[in-house]
Amino acid sequence: DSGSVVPYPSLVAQSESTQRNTSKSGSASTAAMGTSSSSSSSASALIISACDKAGMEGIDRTRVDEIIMRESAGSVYMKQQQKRDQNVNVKIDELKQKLAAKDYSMASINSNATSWRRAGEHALEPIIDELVQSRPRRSTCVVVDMDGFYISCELLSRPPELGNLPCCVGGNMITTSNYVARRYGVRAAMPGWIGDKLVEELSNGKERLIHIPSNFDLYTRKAHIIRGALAEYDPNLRAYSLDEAYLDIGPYVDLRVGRGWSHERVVATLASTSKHSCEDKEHVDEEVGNEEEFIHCNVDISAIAAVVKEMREKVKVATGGLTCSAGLASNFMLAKIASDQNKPNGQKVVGPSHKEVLEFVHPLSVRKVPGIGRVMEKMLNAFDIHIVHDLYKERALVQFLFKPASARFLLRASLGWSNDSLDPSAPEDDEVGSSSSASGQKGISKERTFSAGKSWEELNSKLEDVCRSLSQSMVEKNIKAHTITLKVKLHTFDVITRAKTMPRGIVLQNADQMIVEMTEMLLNVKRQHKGTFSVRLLGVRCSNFQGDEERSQDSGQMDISKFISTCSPIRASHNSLVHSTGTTKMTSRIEKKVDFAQKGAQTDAQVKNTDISSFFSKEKGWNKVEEFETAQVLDSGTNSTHALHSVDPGNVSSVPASR
DNA sequence: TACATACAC
DNA sequence: TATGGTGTATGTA
Repeated sequence: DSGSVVPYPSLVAQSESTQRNTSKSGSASTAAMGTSSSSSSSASALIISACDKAGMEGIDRTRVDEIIMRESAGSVYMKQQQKRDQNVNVKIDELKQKLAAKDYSMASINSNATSWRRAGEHALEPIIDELVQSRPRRSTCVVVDMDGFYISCELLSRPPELGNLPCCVGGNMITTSNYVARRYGVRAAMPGWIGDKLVEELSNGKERLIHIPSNFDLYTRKAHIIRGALAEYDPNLRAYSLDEAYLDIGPYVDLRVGRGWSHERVVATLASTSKHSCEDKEHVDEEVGNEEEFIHCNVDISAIAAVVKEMREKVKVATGGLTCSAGLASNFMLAKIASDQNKPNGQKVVGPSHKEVLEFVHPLSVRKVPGIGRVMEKMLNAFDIHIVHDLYKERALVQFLFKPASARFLLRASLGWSNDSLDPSAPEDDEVGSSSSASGQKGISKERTFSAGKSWEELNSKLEDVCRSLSQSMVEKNIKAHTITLKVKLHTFDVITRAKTMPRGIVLQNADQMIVEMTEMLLNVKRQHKGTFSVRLLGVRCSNFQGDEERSQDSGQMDISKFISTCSPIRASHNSLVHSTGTTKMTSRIEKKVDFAQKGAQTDAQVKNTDISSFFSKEKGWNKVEEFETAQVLDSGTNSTHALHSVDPGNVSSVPASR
């Protein structure tokens, strides 16, 4: 922990400056201290969506922001956002204090306040080496992202002239806008009336935003068609959402380009091997034998790109004209980022070499990294970290400032290979007796927003509706849960949650049962909030599913298993690929698929080669690094690095093939 | 386990 | 007038 934080004069002053901003945020005065005006002026950046969405380059952001701010001014929602913003400011100040304390203490030891960073960088070297070395060597990861999916689906069946007008899906809340609307700043998650204002004012009254009601059946149908087309290239693709899919086309490319097979022949081969692979590993292993010689032909990257292009064309044809964009890279984080670069209807390739990867990611805003949102962006900015290169440059600082998981994630991001932060909720066909807990889903929930100020009876009625709806879904999916959570959003947008785990032997699925629990809980919440209990949303969530118990109880391997579980199966498969090519043992693509199919991925002991979590685990982690720094600074000893090195392998090699 | 946050689509 | 729903992960107590 940060230990005792010494309140230095300058820091106190800075804290106060933040407090002062509470009164009026938005365009409040810039932070008082010269250190690095962290908080205030970027307040709006957190409140307004600062991220440049595809199709919004070069628009008049100041006018857009101005209109949004004007329209939102004084709303309860905006007050809530400002509160959140202030909380982030406080966090930033705390981090700055922590840093100042560190610099101070290290300076007292060494007189050079920044030498600890160099020591930290040194300690990170082996970890970085390991990561860079185990990086996948081919760019066969593809992220396919439909262009303005919902709105494009809608426009498909309407007069083409509509496409030239600003359109969106959604009424009160916009879910997607077309590229014409985006040029007016109209985007997903924006309230409808603000979209209206933007179009009206920025077109000088010449245009109006057209709203089209959403039709999820349509999008779902189209999504299935899309997946069908894509699955020819990777039968094990991951559909992350209706409009996004993650593929590894390595196997396809090897056969199609490497061996010169016809598309049809490749598709047939891939399909036959993949389906069995889910259940019948041994069978697949046998087939692997046949494929032994074929591993990884050196396929030119432009040939891979051509395959992607062809694939996108097939999607377009299959859907009757929907376009998509794609990113092609050596891992899914890069592919995801790349998929956005040439939107709409474009693709981007990132080569696999370390150099190419860094040239691609380092100039990007940190916000482009999937997993870095508005809050993290703001915190990083406060420390003058704006682009990914800064993230790398300041890696020691980052390791010091953030908690292990975040630090680890950020380090990897700075090298262009972060966790993919995708947890595929495996939407596709649920196979035989999948009790759906087998799908890896962790929770299920329903929530409903309504106008605040309902009577107590009305509230309870709403709550019952939500319970029944949730119960129905759980019955359909054959889910039984142990824990139930009530979510209440007050008219102030403050959110309260209350959870209860049922006594042993009692499971939740039945609606009446849930209603009993939830109404009691709601009553308690109401009592705790005497007087002011105006509610705008009620939600119920069930988690802790029955049948998930026996799955994860390998106590000894907490660190590893945790890493693996946060590591998307997709990437797990890549790790194994890399590992196998890195050593002499050749693992075939088929086996890779097996990994891929094992959504739990618990067994993949090979992941160890890229696991850095153990370097940062409780005893051996950053604390160790800190020890090292201290030693380094004190007597410039060097053997601690050694210790850091040797910590891992023994611990890791005993990862059981659990299951 | 309980609660709050951040993040993604 | 007025800002969604579903799901996961992480941190802290």
